[in-house]
Amino acid sequence: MKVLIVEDDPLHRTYLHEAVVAALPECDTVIEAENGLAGEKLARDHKSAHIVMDLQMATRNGIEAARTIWKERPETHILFWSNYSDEAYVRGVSRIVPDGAAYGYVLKSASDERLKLALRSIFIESQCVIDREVRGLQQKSLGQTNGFTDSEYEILIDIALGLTDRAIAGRRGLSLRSVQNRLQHLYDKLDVYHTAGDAADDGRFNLRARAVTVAFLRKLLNYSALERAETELQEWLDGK
Amino acid sequence: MKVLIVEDDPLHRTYLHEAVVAALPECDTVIEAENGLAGEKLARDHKSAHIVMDLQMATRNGIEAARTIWKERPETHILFWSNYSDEAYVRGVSRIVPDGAAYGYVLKSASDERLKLALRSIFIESQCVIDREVRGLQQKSLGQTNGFTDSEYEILIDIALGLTDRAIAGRRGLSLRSVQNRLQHLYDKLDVYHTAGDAADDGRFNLRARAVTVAFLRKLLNYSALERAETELQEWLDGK
DNA sequence: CAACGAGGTGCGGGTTTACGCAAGACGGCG
DNA sequence: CGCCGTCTTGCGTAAACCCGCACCTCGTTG
Repeated sequence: MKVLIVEDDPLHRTYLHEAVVAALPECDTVIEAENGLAGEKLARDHKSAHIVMDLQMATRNGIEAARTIWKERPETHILFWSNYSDEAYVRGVSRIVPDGAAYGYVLKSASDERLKLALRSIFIESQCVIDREVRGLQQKSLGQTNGFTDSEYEILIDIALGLTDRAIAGRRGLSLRSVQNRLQHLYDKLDVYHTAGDAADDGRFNLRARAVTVAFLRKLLNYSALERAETELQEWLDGK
Repeated sequence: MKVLIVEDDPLHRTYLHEAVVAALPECDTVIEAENGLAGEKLARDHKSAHIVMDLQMATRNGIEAARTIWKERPETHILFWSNYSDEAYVRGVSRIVPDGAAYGYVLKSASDERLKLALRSIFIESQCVIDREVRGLQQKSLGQTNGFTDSEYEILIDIALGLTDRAIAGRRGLSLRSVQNRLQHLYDKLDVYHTAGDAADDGRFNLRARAVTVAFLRKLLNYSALERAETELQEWLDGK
């Protein structure tokens, strides 16, 4: 068995290397990549079916790398190993995982034991292992309760990108009014009104901008999500 | 000599510990804190004058911790050790460093050698050591060329927080028109128009929101900066 | 099948933004 | 001192945004 490690930080990389060797005696080779792009290439060249992937990397983040890798070989086992459990990441990951793929999401703060267990479960037993903390988010976000609909999330991204209502309408194939409708739902759920109205009137917020900020502070959005959305937007713009 | 290490990640913490011991034979004790709050407390209790500080930590980030520490004892030597050189960080740091304080900013990607050199220069020689990459940013941002004025940066933060023009005017003691004036300058510098007007008219951007996004993508803003700005805003709101 | 709720439109109007134009205020400089 | 550049402010306007009210269209469900 060959295991590919894709990870920015050299310290974490060697730590992972050791953990993999210790947890998987059946693993004979470990290869390493220090960014997403190199990771994609190595995955292709080595046809490696077992990957440990960091999420935030400078040149090409883990989600994008995983997406192209899974596109080529959906049966690849991938363990995401991340510092954060931002809803933006969780959502990003669950959006790209192919049907029936074996994958995992473990936080870097997890114990050695937990990491090793996850490695074995995913790579050997082809099971899915999601860190409990992440799991909570996933249910809240993908279930409807207290979470955000896909359409709400979508429009959140659109205003975060700085599109006008009209542009959004064009992009998503909706009428102007529908866009504004969705915006209202979003404002509702993000509780933008509460923070706005408390202090008389002179402390008012610009709902649209405030919504984005609140989403950021709640980790619904993060840099990586913005970056991905931005490139998608550019592609759309180019395609007229 | 006592050295205090404030760092989230256990791997990096032990790495730092070893580096400190190796670089500073005159150091007899090394103490560690795993977040900003604990760091502040230890700095106070031990009166430690030599600190290595990570910038992004979950419970209390390095900039805030450093600010309170420097407020109590401005002669403290602090080496910031960070993964990123976001302009938001650089700006945040240079904003809080007291006159004549010895401090440094080294990237985690720097070599062992560089780290050790920085440790000696700052702690023993009381010199300032700024990573060259960071240095470039600093000059660009604090000098006027191609950089952002304080007032422009200020208003950027205000719209990023989601304030209305009127609220900003109240907060900063300006007239409505002046606020909008500054906004125009900001839009100019962020080059929001260029990206806006290229594709006919239906691809238009909401300038205000777009400016925030562009600033984020350019690392002028980041989560930490937003978070700090948000708590400042709340304080201001409470103080009516 | 009928009743119902969720989501998509159209209309209309009050507010906020973006910004050109132009009149002061202030500081530096020949 | 007078000229000039930068910053502030007021006025006015066109566009964008926020949103209540009302009407549709579906897929669900009793």
